[in-house]
Parts: sequence; C-alpha cells; structure tokens
Amino acid sequence: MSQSPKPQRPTDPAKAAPSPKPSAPSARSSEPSRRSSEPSPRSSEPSPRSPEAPPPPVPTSADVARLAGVSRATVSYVLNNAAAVRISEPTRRKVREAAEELGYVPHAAARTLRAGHTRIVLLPTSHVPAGPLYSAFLDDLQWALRRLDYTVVQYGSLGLSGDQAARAWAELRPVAVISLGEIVLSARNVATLERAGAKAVITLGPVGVPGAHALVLDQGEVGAAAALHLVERGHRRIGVVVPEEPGLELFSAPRLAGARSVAGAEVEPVPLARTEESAGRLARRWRSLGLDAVYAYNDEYAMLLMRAFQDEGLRIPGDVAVIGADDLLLGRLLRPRLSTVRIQMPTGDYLAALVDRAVREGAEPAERHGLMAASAIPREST
Amino acid sequence: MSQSPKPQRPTDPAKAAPSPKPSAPSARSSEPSRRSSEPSPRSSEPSPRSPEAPPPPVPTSADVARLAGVSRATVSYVLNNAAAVRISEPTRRKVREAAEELGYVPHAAARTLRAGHTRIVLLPTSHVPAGPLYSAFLDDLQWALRRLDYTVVQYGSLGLSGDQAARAWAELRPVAVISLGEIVLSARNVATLERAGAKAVITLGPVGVPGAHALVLDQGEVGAAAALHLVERGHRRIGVVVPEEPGLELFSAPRLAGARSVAGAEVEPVPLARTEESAGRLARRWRSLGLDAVYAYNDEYAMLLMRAFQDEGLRIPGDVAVIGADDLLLGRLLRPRLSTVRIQMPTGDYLAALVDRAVREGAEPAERHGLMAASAIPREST
DNA sequence: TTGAAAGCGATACCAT
DNA sequence: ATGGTATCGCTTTCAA
Repeated sequence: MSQSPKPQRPTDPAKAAPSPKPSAPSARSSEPSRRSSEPSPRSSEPSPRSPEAPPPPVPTSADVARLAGVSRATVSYVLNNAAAVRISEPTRRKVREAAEELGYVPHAAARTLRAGHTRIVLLPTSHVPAGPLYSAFLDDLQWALRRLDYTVVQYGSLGLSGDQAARAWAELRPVAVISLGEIVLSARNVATLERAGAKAVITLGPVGVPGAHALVLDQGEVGAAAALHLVERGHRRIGVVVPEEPGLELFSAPRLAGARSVAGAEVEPVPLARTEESAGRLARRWRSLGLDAVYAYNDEYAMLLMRAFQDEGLRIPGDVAVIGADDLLLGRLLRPRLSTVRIQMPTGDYLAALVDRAVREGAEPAERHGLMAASAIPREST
Repeated sequence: MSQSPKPQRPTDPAKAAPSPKPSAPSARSSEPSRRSSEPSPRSSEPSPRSPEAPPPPVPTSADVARLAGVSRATVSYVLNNAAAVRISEPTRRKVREAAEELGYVPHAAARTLRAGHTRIVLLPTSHVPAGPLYSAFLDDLQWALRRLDYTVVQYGSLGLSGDQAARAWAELRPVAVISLGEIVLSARNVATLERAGAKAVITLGPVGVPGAHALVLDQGEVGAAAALHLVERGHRRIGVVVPEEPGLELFSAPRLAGARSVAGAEVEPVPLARTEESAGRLARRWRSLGLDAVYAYNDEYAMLLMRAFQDEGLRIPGDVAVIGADDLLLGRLLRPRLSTVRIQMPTGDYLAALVDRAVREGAEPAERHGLMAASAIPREST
C-alpha cells in the first residue's frame, strides 16, 4: 500500500514536449474526442462556417499565449490585472489583442477548480411567486450582490425534494445559498451544503432552519396586523382565508395563527381556492357562517372574494369587511378600495451585506427575527 | 524539450503516503490555503462545531476511496453506475456507504473540466416579468429541460450590456442559452457564446437574432387580434396603449404595429404609465381624443384604465370599448368582464426538444415564425 | 519581466 | 473486477 509512486511510464508524456507539441496526442485522450491543440484548423481566416465542419475548439489561455508569443502565466497575469507582478505595457497589449482576436473567454470551471471556491450565490427558485413585491426584492438583491462581485445564479428547483435539491446545489459549490422559502430545508440539507463549502446558508421564510442563518419573516405578524385592524374597526367574528393551493401552508398557517393571537378576535378558518367557482361557493354560504369580517390571505384572494360577495348582494364593508395583504396595485382599483396589510421586506443591500459578512468572517448561524414589519393600510373595504 | 520528465521532487508528495499522510504538505499550495488531505481533523466524531475551527475540507472522491479502501476510479464507476465496468456488489455497497458517511457530493466544476462540456442551459433573467403567463411558461420549460437531464440555470443579468452578459454567460460554458428577450443579443454575442461551446443559442422574442435559433414570437399578432376584434364590433377609432415603463418597447411597438395593420382600424397610440394617476389623467382627456375603443396593451393596464374611465363617468363598452391581453384571472372579476387576447406560447416541451435536437445534432440556426397564436376572447367590455 | 510546472477533482482509458 | 494515471483549463509559486 504505502509504497512510493512507481513511475512505470513517464509521469506525463505530453508535458515532456513543451513547445511544438508532439505531432498529435495520437489516440491518447479518446473520450472528450474534440480538441486538436491548434485552434484554427490551418488557415487564419475566421472560418466561413463550413456546413459540416466539426465545431472549432474553444480557445484556451494557451491559445492566447501562443498567439501573443508569451507563456500562459503571462496571459493569466495580464487578463486578471495581477498586482503582484509587473508586466510591460507592450506585452499587455499583445496579450489583450490576442485574447480579443480569438474571442477568448476564461473557463469558469477551471478557475473554480484551481481557486478552490466560487463566488456563486445560489438562489433556488421553484415557483416564481410572480408578485411585484417579490420581483422588486429579487432585482434589488441581485443588484446588491453583483455590486459585491458575487455571481447570482438562480437554480430552478421545481419539484425537487429537499435532499435532491441540496445535492444538486452543492455540486455547484456555491459560496452561499439564499433560500427564499419555497423549498423547505432540513438541518441535514444545510449540513450538506456547508460540507460542500457553502459559507452561508440563509433562509428567508416563516420558519427558522437549524444550522442556517435564518431570517425569520414572521408571517404571524401579517395575520395579526389584519385581525387587529378588523377588531379595532369593531369586528369580532373574523374569517381567515386559508388557500387551498398547495405550497402556501407555510405562509397561511402562521398568518392564521397570528390572527388567532389577537385579543378580542373570534377567528374562523375559511378554505378557499383561487378560482371564481370556489369564491362563489363560499359567498353563497357566507351568511350561514355568521362572520362579519374576513382577512383574505392576500389581495388576490381578497379581490376574488370581494367580487363574489358583491355578486351575492353582500355589501362591503357594511355586511362584511374585507382586508387583504401585499398592497398590490389592484387593491386600489377595486370599489370599494381594498384595505390591505403592507409587508416590509429586508432590503437587498441588507441581505447582500449579510451574505458578504458570513462569507468573509464566517458569522455564526443565528435566527434573526423582527425583520418583517407588517402594517395595516385602511382603505374603504373595512 | 523532449527530455523525459525529471521528478525533481516526487510527482505527488501527497499520493506517496496514502494512509497516515506526511504531516502536512508544508507550505506548498499556499493560495487555496484550506485543505488538509484528512477530512476530519483527527477524531471520528461528527465534530461538534468548535467555535473557531478552520472549516473542514470538502470531501473529494479520493476521501471516499480511502474510506472505502478502493481506488478513485472504482468510486467513480460506482457512483456513476458505469455500465462498461462490472463492480462487485460488496464493493459497490462499501463505496456508497463511504460516500454517504462523508456526505460526498461531486464537484461540478471538476466534472465539467474533465468532460469538456456541461449540460447547463442558461436562461438569462433581468427583470422578472412577473406575469403569470410567463411564470407558467418558465416552470414548464424548466421542468421539460430537467426531464432531458439538463441543468437549468437562471443567470441574473440585470443591468448588463449585451457584451458583458455574453461574456459572463460564456464563462459557464453552457451547452445552450435561451434568451427570453429581455436582453437583446447581437450577432457578436451569439458568436461569443458559440465559440465558448454553446451548441444552441435560442432567442425567444419579437425579433430574430442573426446566427441564433430564433423563435420569433410575433407580438404583432396580439395587437392585430385585438384591433380586429374591435373592428368587428364596429369600432374604428382605436386607441392603443403604449406603456411608458421602460423595457416594454420590444413588446409594445410590435403590438401597436400589429393593430395598425388591421384594415378598417384608425389607430392612435396612447402613452400610459402603470399608475392610477397616469390613468386618471388619460381618462380625463379621453373625450377630447375622439376614440371609441382602446386596446390597453395587457389586462393590467386595461384594469387600470377601466377603473379610471368608470370614475370619470364613461360607460364601458357603451362610450368606450376596452380590450386587454394575457387573459389574467382578474379580467373575469372586473365588471364589466374584461375582453382580452389570449396568447398561446410554445410549450416548454417543444422548446426543450428544440434545445435537445440542437445540442445533439447541431441543427442549423433558423428563424421560426408563427409559434405564437393570439386569439381574442370576447367578454363584456367590448 | 517571463517561463516552467504543480495541482485543483473527476473520469475513462489501459493495465493488471 | 480493480487500480494507476493522464487529462481537462487555469492560477500562482519558484526559478531564471
């Protein structure tokens, strides 16, 4: 076992011939099959795209070096503006021109492998939650992260289990993962990611995840703000819409609980699907429920429900008060104008800074609460 | 040059001592700095996360091999279910258990480098266009691509120029790029990507891109369908909303042109921002415009405008007919119910199959038209 | 100032 | 049935 390495055949036949390269690597590396050491098949023309020519090999830094008449090391120095080494200006220009001419783009995988780490911040996406609130937040976050020189990669994780997802993400060796809460991570998953080099696993959602930096956005506050508002308006018997669509439980359950926590509120869960039919059915049996107000989960469900109530002859807010959440534009367009709960998300800058700190200083995982402020916006529907 | 390799120092000091490992690789590779060849610092415990311990090295296939008592080759065979090689069942189990125990996850970059290509399909995203139509399409596409074993990566490209973006994408060596039209690619950019190994550059949008597989989704059809519908209903003086929000010109201009192309329609462009104020202003000067119908770009703008009209005392469709586009749920909730144009996008399966064919057979770039069907859905607002 | 070369991790040949 | 090992492209040390 512990015998020293026996160089039965010369350690590296290829490297033995530095400059002109031995005629051809013969049938050596047979698998990747492409690649012929000379970038252009022969001529120097830009190759007018012959119909069935094998795809031209991707230029490497070695190609650039050859064209510029320097070593690969020099190419690397120039292209990365290496500060520790001084390269003459003529050489720099030669290198840059060669790179330009070949259309050279460095190979991220090779760099990653060499460096031992990436600057990838991975954002899992499953369903794009389509809300303008969310969109703006996402744009903001990406922007802030790029300013800090991270590469933002959204990884489509639709329909993956937590385990599958964690493995798939880990393969990319992201330096950080920011889970927006669509996929529920277990402590195991967090461990997988950290073993794969992730310096920060941040979850943004209604529940904390053991081992991760959790920004707990307490959805309960949303429900509480809504219920409190209704109670203050003199309502007591409050229906709370619980969407029937799967995947929303993580949000709806805490919102319901938050509403329940409000003193003076008698809360009744009300299942509702995001369809006209479901809303119609609910409206028709509404009077039998004996409720005088409803918190409709969010503005979309609220709109749906308001319409159904109105078609049923119920007056808003006279017969039933309605409040939504998310402060969508459409709420202001409804008549009566929809009261809502506005949710304050952490800014992209804040989150990006958190990532950066964790990456650089290895901040301890912790749960942060109270980052999400929820406040009722009274309009005409309550 | 052709001197045989001179092993000044043993080719690989690490490999020389498989089991106990030579104290440390001294100050050899100083840059990546981490990595100490032994996965666990010493003990076999899962390490109770000592406060300031250096991060444990990421396990590699070599670690798995060592733990399982086999070679790295064997590990690779087992973990990839290599068909060409038969490995005994006990060995397989040993390897799998070792991998499991270490929480081994293969390093995508290393595999990529070795393989010479990736299975990444890159979807640039800049603004998340937030429409449910778009979301559904995206989900669909990701799903279809994953079924074909591609890795879908959305690359946040907010605020990058075409050149910057193309370079950044090319670094990842994606096997295909599907540009959803938010970023406008030039022929140069396409060339950059193809030189970097992309087998297919597909653009999906109102305009074709030279050199790319272009799925031209002719937005003109949407405008035409809307205008035609209005003309058939007896309207002639038709306003066409042109959103003032930046980034929508690529869609709004062809839609406007499409409306203009309809015989019998007298089209007037109408700028409108996605705010209540803008809609209110427009509604107030509406009567002076002498128009009897409006195609409001999409359902959101239509809703905005309908509300403003109604607040202004204009009757719909009596005084002004309104039609939107995208067939959003909210259209059916408005009163009167909003007529709309439903847009038929190519399915994710179709697009995924197109990618796959291009990747495997190197299909020639071509423009495909007529993939987008648009049909008016009459409801009550026209 | 530049070049030679080691080596990051995984894979698939070619031996055994 | 397994193991040794060259290789992918890039960065960076060390030597010249």
